[in-house]
Amino acid sequence: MAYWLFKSEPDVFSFEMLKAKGEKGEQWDGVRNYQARNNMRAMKIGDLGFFYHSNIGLEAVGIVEVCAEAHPDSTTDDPRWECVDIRAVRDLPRPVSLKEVKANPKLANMSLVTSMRLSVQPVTPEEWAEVCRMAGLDPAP
DNA sequence: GCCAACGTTGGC
DNA sequence: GCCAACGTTGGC
Repeated sequence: MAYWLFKSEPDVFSFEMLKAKGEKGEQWDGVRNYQARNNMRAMKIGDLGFFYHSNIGLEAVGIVEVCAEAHPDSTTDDPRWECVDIRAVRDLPRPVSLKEVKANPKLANMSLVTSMRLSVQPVTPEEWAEVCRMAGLDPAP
């Protein structure tokens, strides 16, 4: 079981919109970055991730689950790009802001801090537990 | 809206 | 294979 973080601008695709898709979820398409794609290729069904709102909000707002492994991205004919499907699992009881993450020494090496522009990021089990704790989820799922 | 960071592209 | 130019992202 691995942990991840998905970034999205909420006025383009928000956690609310993902929740509206229900159990089936939605393909995480549109990624045009090799590192982000490689992260998605490494995902397994049942892996969990945070849903982070960039630009507006600047906070992790929910937890998602991978419900389909990497497959061709239907929004392009370019065979290089693949994506997974994710579905909403639950809201965080308390959103965790970028500011809080940056202020927490335990999270200093988190990709959200060190690789700000990467849109699909790995999260270590330690970071996962810490962010869950900050979100009011204890124990971490 | 600005600008820094950074990935990608293309000429050589 | 290098590197300058360019485009995009995302915090502020």
